[in-house]
Amino acid sequence: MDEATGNSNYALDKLRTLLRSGSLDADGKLPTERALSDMLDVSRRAVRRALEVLEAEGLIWRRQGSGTFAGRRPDGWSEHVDSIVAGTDLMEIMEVRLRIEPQLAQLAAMRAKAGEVTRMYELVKKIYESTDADGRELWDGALHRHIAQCAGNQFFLTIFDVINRVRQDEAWQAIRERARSANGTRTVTYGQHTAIVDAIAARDPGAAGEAMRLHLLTLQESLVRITSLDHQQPERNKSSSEEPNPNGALSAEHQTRKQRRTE
Amino acid sequence: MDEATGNSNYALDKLRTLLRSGSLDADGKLPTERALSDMLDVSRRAVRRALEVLEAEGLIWRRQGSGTFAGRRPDGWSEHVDSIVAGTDLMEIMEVRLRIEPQLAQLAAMRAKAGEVTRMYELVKKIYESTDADGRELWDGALHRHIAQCAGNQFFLTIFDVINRVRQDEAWQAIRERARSANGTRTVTYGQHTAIVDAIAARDPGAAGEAMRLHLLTLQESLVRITSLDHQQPERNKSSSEEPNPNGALSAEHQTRKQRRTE
DNA sequence: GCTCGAACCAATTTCCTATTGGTTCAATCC
DNA sequence: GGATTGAACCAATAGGAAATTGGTTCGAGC
Repeated sequence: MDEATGNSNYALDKLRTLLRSGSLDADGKLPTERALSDMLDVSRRAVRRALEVLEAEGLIWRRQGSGTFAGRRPDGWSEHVDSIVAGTDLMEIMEVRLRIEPQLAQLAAMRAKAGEVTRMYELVKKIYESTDADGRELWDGALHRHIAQCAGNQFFLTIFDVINRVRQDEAWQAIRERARSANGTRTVTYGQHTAIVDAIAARDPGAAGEAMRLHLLTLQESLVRITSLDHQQPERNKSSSEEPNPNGALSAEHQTRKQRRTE
Repeated sequence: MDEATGNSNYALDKLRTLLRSGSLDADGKLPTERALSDMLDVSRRAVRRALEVLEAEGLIWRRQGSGTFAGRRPDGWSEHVDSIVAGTDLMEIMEVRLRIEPQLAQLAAMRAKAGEVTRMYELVKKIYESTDADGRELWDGALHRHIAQCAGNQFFLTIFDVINRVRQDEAWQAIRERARSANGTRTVTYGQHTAIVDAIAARDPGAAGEAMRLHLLTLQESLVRITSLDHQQPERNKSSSEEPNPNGALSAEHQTRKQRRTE
């Protein structure tokens, strides 16, 4: 048995180091199976078994006729997300979240199963226990999506995912970075998350929606504070990085859209 | 001047009749410019001018290297809409509309300009004056989208358009057909539309949202009646038009999804 | 029983060529 | 003189043959 899969394991090790080394083209394409078989001096069958493992782990994805690529298989939305992002600003996204996520929380309060509520509490705990801002944002995103999932409407979940994709677009990376580091009081966020899940657990749609709305309002406020020029930072994070647009607040009329990614 | 554009006008006429006749391939591809120039015995420049007019009118669209096509230029969403439709059912879509369009109506009540409100009343009139069910649905769609547009949030409008695309998918064609023919009392719909626009004109977000919600609830109810086997006559709906279900959803738990278009 | 190599299959890319809309420009025609 | 015309040329696309690449099958051999 050990003998049998020996070559595959050898190839697997080699491939793992190859993936970690990052010595790949920008598109993440790695050599062909035949080339790998030649390079590592193992049979193609062994290479394929190793690649199957890596694919199952989600480290690579393959397309017949094209090749094998590192990372996650891209889905069709990516392209459209770009065009959407180009025409929107952060405050528009926050406004949409403020009006949709409370609805999802309401539905979740009506339909979430016991096990799903348990999972929510676990996620809240994960957020609170995270030491780094990056991890907090990760678990926070997981909680919000889980609530959307518990709304029990596949189509609504798809809509949520579209919003989520736009929200997480790299164009906002910089602002989100600052928001994470400047997000002062963890306890406030923790309390709000708990309030949301408590309301869902209590099967109180109105309270769940309102709690979600409050949570997002707080988030929006902190975003406004960050993007405004004359803000007194809660804990003097970095030297004041320049933000050209102080108009972060949501206003009745809309400012001209920034042209982004216009190739 | 008349002499100058004479040939173009001649070509324009010929092309219009060609488009109306429907004697085109299934893909709606027109002959090449050179071929048209030959067929109609006018210069290619004249053909191009005529085509420019038709393109500006939205009757055709052109792509260099490919050809000239009748109808509207397709965008990238179509493909994704199919995959979304495959995983949803009508009631899911109605639930989403019930929770999003009221929000858009609220925003529109806060931000719609005077001219936009005027346009809304015009659209309501168009709906009421339409003699055929097909025209009514067309103008109804225009009104709903216009309200979404008046919400003044580009991103929210994009979300609405996604929902709209899925809603209008041909998969629901049959049901919508029956809904149109069975939609008995026009006056009820007319009153509801007027109520929505009145609330927007009065800058009353709460009332606008509630009016929109009521309107969609009525629509949902008629859909339920149509899709249920043992339905009664449409005339009787006046008596029961009062808030058929205080809860926006149909039921707390979800019916199993139908598998559609799973090739 | 398993692996290995080879051949074959199917999906995709690549390269080339023909087609087609877009543009320019001198000749031509009132 | 001004606009049109026809021709040539440019740029983007479609179509197709050939090469590439992941997916599969099968017999030889240890």
